[in-house]
Amino acid sequence: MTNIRTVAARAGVSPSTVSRAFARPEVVAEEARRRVFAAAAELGYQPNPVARSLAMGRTGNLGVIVPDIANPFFTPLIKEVQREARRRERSLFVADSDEHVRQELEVALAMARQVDGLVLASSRLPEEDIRAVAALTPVVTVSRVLDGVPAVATPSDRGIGQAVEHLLALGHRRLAYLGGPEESYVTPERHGALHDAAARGGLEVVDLGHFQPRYEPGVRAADLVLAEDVTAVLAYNDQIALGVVNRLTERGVRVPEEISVVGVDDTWIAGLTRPALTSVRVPVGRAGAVAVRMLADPAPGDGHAARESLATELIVRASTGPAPR
Amino acid sequence: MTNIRTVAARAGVSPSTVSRAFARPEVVAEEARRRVFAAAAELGYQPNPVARSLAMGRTGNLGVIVPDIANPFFTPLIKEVQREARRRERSLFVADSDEHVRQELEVALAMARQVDGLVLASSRLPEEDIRAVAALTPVVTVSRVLDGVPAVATPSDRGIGQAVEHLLALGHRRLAYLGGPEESYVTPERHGALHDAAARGGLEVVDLGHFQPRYEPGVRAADLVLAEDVTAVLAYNDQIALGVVNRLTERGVRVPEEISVVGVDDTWIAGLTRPALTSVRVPVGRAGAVAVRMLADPAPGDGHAARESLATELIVRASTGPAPR
DNA sequence: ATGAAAGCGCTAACAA
DNA sequence: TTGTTAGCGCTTTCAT
Repeated sequence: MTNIRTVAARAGVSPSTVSRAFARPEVVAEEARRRVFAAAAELGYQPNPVARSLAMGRTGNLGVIVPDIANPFFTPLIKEVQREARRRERSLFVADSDEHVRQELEVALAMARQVDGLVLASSRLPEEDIRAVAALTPVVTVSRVLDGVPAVATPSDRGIGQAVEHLLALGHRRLAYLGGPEESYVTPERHGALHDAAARGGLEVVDLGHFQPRYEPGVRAADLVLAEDVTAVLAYNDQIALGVVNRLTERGVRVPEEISVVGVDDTWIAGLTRPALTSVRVPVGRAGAVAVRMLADPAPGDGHAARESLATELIVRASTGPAPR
Repeated sequence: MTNIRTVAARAGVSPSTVSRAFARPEVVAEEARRRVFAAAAELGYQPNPVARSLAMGRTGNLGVIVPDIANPFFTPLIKEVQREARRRERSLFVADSDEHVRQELEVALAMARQVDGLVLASSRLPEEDIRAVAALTPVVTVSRVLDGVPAVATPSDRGIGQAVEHLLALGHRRLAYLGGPEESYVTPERHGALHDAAARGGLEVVDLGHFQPRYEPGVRAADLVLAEDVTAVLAYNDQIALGVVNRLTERGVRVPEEISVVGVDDTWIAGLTRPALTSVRVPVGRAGAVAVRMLADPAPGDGHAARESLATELIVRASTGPAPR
């Protein structure tokens, strides 16, 4: 093993000088620095990050945990978190909890002490567990708010309100709602936002139950929708909406001529399907960037945990149209 | 800070005993163990993984680096690597190189010493860089083979051969090929496989150049395809193929009645689009699982680097049909 | 079964 | 500017 002492010996300096040469080259004399780097190069030496972390009490890493790395909703978040981490010369570790609360805790605990901060996206953990993690390392939650933990919120009321408004303007009066998984933190939030907006505007909502945020449940949901007397559907997310659209089309029901479909998340799939999907955009990429900023440049603590909020908005595409008469 | 010494003091034992209580509870006496865990619980103590790593010379982590976490091609890989890692009680860190060689090296080097092994998927790094990383930590490459480094190969010849056979049987005689990015390791491999199979079967191939593996380049490619006198298209991957299909449809060209389209990768998108995409399946999930196995249970070194190879196969869906006459 | 002591590779006062 | 020294928190011989 080639450690700092071997390099020091070879360069004819002390270990501290080697350490300094790597950490703050400007404080070591030209000549010494040259010799250190020469020796390091010959030996193929790189400082050991684990030892460095132990000595400094910080790792230089940031972490982000998402429920499902395969869900396109989270990729902009990961990408932006990564970009912001890079800008600050931090490495980013991503972990996936597989939509599984138990695993999420394990993964979070395993990661917590190996990073200087953790972004928890759409966490399903019970409050106490989040706090336990937050006790080990600085945490910022995204799309989940709880007392005492810094958070970036992405409330759906605005975007969902716009969706309701949009459908009403198109003449729709009865809407089927495909809700999200019961365990998810956002499920009641979206449900509430919809019912508030619908009540205000006079749109009747038929709740069709809970669905996992994937394509196949959407396929299943489509038939339930057809059994109801509705002209529009709002799905918990784009994947479900896509399943609905495809199944409706298969059954010969035209979208949007006969039924309008609205998704939520505005993932990149929404723009690629035919008809392209009208969807509520959740600015999760920006949320990630903001979260890293909060982690890396913590605001002067005024006693309260930091809070940011980013609004959602409706993106209209081809899957919504005038209600049939 | 609550470290091993505080816990030891509190429990009235030595640090070694605390260490043992956590690492191999069976070797410490019932009574001592009880006291240690009690003390740990009261103090909220968890062994510090960084210190443990330094002392043991191993971290308990595994890493995987993919070119683009947002590319659905890689998500089965990540999921399977994760599953295998979990089974072995290792944490998994994922990193994304953003399709950028420079970043890939940085990310790999940053990760290398914080994990006990690294899976490098579809790496674009020059050989020397991969070897440099492999010198720091055990590495297994996926879909990239080089001397002296364990690898899981996913050669495309079989699947592409089946695609050519399929198209010939459907009466196609002239095929447009949309190649992958020039920097990618697989680009020439797929190109070669296609030309070999085409030459054997008597299919004429029109090379339309290099395309980034994303949707938009596929849209652009569609118009190039229409300018050629072909009845079928093979795209480097599903995303490109999807762009082609959508653009063709927009221009009023029916798929597959007028033009057949074949993708590669068989990502989950392939099954969701209309028409569903015929595609060459690359078993990248299994490849990931195998890679972890090679990392975690290394075969008795017989001098050669380990090698596995998983075959590709054509999945026929609705985007291919008989050639128009 | 337990403890003392040395050491993993590095950083950071402190002195020189 | 550089070296000496003392840790960072844990594991692991080696004694007892």
